[in-house]
Amino acid sequence: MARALVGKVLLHGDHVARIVETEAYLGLADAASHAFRGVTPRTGVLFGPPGHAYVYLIYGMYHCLNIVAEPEGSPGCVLIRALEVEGQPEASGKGPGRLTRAMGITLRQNGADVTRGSLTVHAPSREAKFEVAVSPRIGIKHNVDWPLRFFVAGSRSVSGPRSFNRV
DNA sequence: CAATAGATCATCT
DNA sequence: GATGATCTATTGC
Repeated sequence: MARALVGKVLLHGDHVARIVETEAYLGLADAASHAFRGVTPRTGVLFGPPGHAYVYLIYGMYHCLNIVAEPEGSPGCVLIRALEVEGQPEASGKGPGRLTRAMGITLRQNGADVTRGSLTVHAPSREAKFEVAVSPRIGIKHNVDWPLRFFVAGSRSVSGPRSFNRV
């Protein structure tokens, strides 16, 4: 799922951007996942049906956007790490905290259905040609070596290290 | 480029 | 009461 979401288009209100960087979180099997410790009021949507947004506040000032990726009862999800506005690499959301700010995403979109409503994911109108690269995830303290971060190879809108292995 | 500190709050123990 | 899937600014190579 994380691999497939790279290159898709995210829509929220008037904002449109291409997803250029994602990370996978494996739920109960992944100590880095919020769902690792089981169901809580916050992680409830992770255990719900796929295709819904999981938004949370981190460090008291940034929101992070995830898409639930696995069937109901299975809490796998994909963190959206970076977006690129077409033709405006520098106006893009580079990093999970900045992209939610740029798109106007807050706790209000938590649990939103991403196949309908104001926050949606679409296939790109024009199939862009690009290669997807893989690397370990960023900013976590568990399973640091798992290659679950996916991004558009060579994109300047990607956060963090751009060195990679192709996939 | 690397290391560090500070901002700030919903959520969990 | 502690913590964190972040970002920015600043300092020191």
